[in-house]
Amino acid sequence: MIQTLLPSEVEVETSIGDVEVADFPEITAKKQAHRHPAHTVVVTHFELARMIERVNRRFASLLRTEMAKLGIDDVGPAQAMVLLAIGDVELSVGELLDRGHYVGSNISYYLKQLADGGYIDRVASQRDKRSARIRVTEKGEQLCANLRDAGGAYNRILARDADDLRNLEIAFQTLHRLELVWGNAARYGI
Amino acid sequence: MIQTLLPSEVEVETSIGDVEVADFPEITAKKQAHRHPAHTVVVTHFELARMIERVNRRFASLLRTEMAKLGIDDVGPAQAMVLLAIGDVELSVGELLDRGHYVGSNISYYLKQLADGGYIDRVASQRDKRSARIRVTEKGEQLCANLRDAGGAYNRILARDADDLRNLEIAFQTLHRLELVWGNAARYGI
DNA sequence: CAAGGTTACTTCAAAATTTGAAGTAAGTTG
DNA sequence: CAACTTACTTCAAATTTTGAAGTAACCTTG
Repeated sequence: MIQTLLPSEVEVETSIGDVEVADFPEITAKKQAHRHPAHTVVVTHFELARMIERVNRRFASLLRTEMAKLGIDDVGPAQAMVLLAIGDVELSVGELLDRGHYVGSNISYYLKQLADGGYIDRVASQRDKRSARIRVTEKGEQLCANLRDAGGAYNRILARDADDLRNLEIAFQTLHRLELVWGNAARYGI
Repeated sequence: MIQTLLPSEVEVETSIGDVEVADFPEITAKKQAHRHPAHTVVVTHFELARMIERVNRRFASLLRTEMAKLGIDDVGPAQAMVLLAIGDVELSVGELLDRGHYVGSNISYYLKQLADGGYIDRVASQRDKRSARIRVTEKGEQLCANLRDAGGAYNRILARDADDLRNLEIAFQTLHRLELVWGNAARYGI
């Protein structure tokens, strides 16, 4: 729609514009996946990137709202994402960097705020005293649990049947591929 | 992997971790889509969100690099995304807001910088003098074209065969669904 | 047609996030 | 042990995002 025609593009079915969330038949895309859709528009690299940016924005504001509901105001949504990334295992800052492709100084900054808020504990590793071991505290686990509870409703809406599950799975894997392609390109040059 | 077991989650095949970009058989997922994968882990709402966040970060840094290569330093990657969102049609600020789910003041800020850099023109609409009509200038179109050229390489890597195309299509549509679900939840409350 | 409301945007200041350069301290290696 | 690397932290600056408060044009309704 936006881009002009170029080689190596991705075709995507149109008319998924103003559909209600309650029902979304086009997305389910039962048998259509194996033939070319009738009306196709072109989605490039950038269309995907823009979509991802938009969805990310949406999610961030959703998370902000959830956290406001929970009365959390000492850390922001970005810090909550880091907390969720840590999960229930003890790990080092380096491992955390890999998990989110954060920049080091960025994580340091977030961890400081999470530690100040009492959401995580930092313990210097016995083995390697440079390496800080990070663990979610009781309070942090409580926040995660509350957020997961709130998220359950979305999981139920998003994953209603086997088709939904398959599509979410494919979306997840495809995003992972994008992550690798874009990441490698950044490191080694296309 | 991170979250504890909860109802209404999404199953996703594991072991797509350290695969080369050059070949990515798991992603192609030819016939597996219709049966349950052998090894499954759980992906929640938040796993997806974290993936999206990571991929978005990756893309932003890629775009930053591309722009540095092109010698663009008067606008940042966020402004470039807005430029790409405008595309080759003339539209109003309001329409642009819809395209990217931006916040009004945010777009205003970006448009100001894009206008200062000579990438867009703003003309007050004849019909409604409140409404500013936005159009990409020659210079702006040049930047878009350069970015699209650079993006062509990624399109070729990402969309190699019919399976890739189908998966990218499904990913795009699924992201769109996420966008709607999360967006509606934000507006009307789950 | 004028008062009051709405729409379409802009401006501004403050906050949040992200970057990048420089630092520190602990390991590692020759 | 000196030099290098690793693992992280700190700090200042840039960028991005928010939210409140404008402004001007449009649209009612009396």
